[in-house]
Amino acid sequence: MYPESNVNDNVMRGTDVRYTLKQLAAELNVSSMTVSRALRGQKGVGEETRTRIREFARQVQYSPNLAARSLVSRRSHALGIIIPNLRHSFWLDMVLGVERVARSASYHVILTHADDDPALERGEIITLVSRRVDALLIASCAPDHNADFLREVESSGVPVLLFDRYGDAMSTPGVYADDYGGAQIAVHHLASLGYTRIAHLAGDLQFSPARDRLAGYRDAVRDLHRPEIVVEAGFGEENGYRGMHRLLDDNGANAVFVVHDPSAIGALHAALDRGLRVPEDIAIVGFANMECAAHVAVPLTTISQPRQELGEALASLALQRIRGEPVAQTRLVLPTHLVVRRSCGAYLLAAGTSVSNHRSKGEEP
Amino acid sequence: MYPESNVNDNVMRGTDVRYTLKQLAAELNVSSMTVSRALRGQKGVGEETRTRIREFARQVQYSPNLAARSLVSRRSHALGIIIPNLRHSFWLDMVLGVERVARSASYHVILTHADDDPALERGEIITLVSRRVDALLIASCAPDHNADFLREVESSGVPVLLFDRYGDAMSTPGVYADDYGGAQIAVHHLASLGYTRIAHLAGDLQFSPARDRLAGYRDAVRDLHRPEIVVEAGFGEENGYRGMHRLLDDNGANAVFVVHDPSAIGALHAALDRGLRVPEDIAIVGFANMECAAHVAVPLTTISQPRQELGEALASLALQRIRGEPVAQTRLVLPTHLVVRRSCGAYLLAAGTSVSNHRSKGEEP
DNA sequence: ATGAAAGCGCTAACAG
DNA sequence: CTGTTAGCGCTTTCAT
Repeated sequence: MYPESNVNDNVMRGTDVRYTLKQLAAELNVSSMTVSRALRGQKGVGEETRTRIREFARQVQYSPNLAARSLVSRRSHALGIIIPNLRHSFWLDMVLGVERVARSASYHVILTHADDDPALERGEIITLVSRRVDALLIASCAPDHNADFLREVESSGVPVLLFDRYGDAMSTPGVYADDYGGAQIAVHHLASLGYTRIAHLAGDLQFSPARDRLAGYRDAVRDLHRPEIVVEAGFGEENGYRGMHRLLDDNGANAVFVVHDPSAIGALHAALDRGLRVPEDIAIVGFANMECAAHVAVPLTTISQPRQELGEALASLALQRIRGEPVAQTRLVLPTHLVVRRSCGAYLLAAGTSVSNHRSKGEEP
Repeated sequence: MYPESNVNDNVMRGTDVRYTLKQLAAELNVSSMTVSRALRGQKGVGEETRTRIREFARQVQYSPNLAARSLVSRRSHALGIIIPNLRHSFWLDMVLGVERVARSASYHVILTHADDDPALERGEIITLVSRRVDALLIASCAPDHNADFLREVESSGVPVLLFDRYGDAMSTPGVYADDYGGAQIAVHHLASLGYTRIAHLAGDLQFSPARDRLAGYRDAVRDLHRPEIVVEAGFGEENGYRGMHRLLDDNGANAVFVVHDPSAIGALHAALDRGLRVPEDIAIVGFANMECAAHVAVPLTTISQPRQELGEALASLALQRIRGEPVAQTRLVLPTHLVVRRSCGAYLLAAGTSVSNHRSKGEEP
């Protein structure tokens, strides 16, 4: 044995292309702890050593193995979020909000969706739990179906946050738009425009937003001493189309508050197909302020939810719970507001208002 | 020391709520290897033992720690995908295709997006590499900006797959829609309808699809001996609106092939705002078959890409490369097709065709 | 069919 | 300021 022989021979890089902390340490003649500390910006490393280490790490493109890191630190520094599907920008805008807050706390967001399938959703929950996300944010596509399961997740130590919709038996903390209040705004707006027979095309009542919007509608028309005219149409363009036909068959409604923009678009087409003019013969107000609502044959007046803010509030709540901070209110409800376009007839009253634009002033940029 | 003392005392469950393999094994009086094998469906475990283990694991809600697993197995069993943004359903439909194939191979998909910001994109690449995804699928929001970086990723051992758009210097394998062919289809369709002066509103030429669509347009009008009329408009509704105005200021075009549906919608509004009738005065064909294209004032004829199939092909390619299988062609190009609605004027020729529907027959369900 | 040993890459906790 | 030790939860490899 030669006195000069390098004791680090055994940590020389093998065939693998990627450096490990240990290998970095060996080549830099420091311990892996020093490298670890230097790279994570922890104190306890000399300025000179730190720059030396960082420089070298950059050169060799060191990339820490997050699996190893979270295995030992018992934190994944990741928020898992499950949305019902990828079809509505509402969810994706919320995700943007979540990401913004997460990023500012150096958290990652793992985005998954259930493709509107409760079984797939369960699978995604399981996956995220296996990935050991530090919190699970979910708008369930079947709020009651996986409720027990979510409770078990919560009681296994992962904070679970609901959003947009809540289950019956669920008292989990969560963040929601003010569906009830939004419905009231819609009805009062129509009433203020002079409509007397204001109907409601309701959504699938298994979802809390549909229930809350219905409740808001009911309370509003009661307060206004107007008749209550409700047709359970369901979500989606087709259901809205059919529901509107049923409504127009039976009742003398001259205005409709529809539970959701896609249904409202279906309703609009049903009215137009019957030769009715919108809003002259029947006014329509939707809910959600979806992008297409502005582009439709008669641009849709609708209720807008603060999507990004919802996401931000959701992430903040999650972060609080992760940190073990006490959360003030467990159910956060954010206000909704009216976006006036043409389908409600407001422009008919606004004398001198140009109606040549395909967009109203009420719309956000 | 009592002879009966349990040597497994030290593996009793602590304050942590979650079982580990070792704890399961202790309570079942088997080794953790047997549990591991039983749970993963590996052979080498008695039928009886296996059911016993599985049953117990289910009862206590055992959830394997994927971080630990991938740390030792050196496979994350995850595909990382980066899309430019969450704003266009095109990307999300592709993701659906990717997920379908991934799922059938028990792979997870980690979905991230760059929010159209090259710097954020770089961050996402780094994160996914740190997560040790088994392959990285990316449609870069700045194909040239991060090209070098991606090459380094590739050479560090992670298969990188491009899609939708390719960089200049990049010869990375990838999957693309036939932009060139789609443009030709659009032009030939307009020509077959009798339009003689067919213009093109081009997109931002830093993106390969914009370049390829322009090339397809050029070759088509040349072959047809028609004049080449090109305005570089750019992507997005605003750019389409402005570009169309510029086009209409100068040239006597009676038909326009627009690089992308949003631009086409802007163009449509520009034409309408000038008091032109679409398609009677000027015909429009878009590209992408976006949802709103069907809902717009004059439903848009457009070129449709096979989104899910693109995603499926992409994932298959990725899986092949992960398995080390030789990939036949490194650049896969999938065909596009025409969706006829009203903006091209085809319905004007089709005698007897009802035009009362807001949707054409050409549209998918 | 089952188990023991070793270690993946990293960091917490404690030395010095 | 730096290093040593131990071990996160799992699977690979080799024994039995």
